[in-house]
Amino acid sequence: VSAPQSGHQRIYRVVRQIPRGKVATYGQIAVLAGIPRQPRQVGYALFALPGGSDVPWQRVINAKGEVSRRSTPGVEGVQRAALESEGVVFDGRGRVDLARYQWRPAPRRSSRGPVRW
DNA sequence: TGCTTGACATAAT
DNA sequence: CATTATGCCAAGC
Repeated sequence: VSAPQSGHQRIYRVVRQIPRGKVATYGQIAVLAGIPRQPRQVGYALFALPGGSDVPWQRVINAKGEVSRRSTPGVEGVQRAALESEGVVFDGRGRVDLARYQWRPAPRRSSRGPVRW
């Protein structure tokens, strides 16, 4: 129904679905965006994000539950502060408990097939 | 048109 | 558990 626009935009759309107080990993975003083997592409897309976009790129972190390292240092602190502002708690090593804060995508009801639950 | 880089993930050591 | 090496695709020049 929606044409697969630029690879970036479909990633942005997924990131925009991340609720406040939750985080998602690049790999997860990649899968949700329909590109399971391109976690790098996700990060690359977010890097290409314009400043005033309404995409909460700050809620996207790596699989370690840690804020990704960027070319320009200092931004990590901003991202972390933003997440804390949303209720996300970082442990002593600057990592997030993914088991608790990893965003759980809304279950899209399969139109067919026995709904197991 | 073709080459290089890239906010990562995963497996192996 | 930490670090290293490889793989994946797309965008930019």
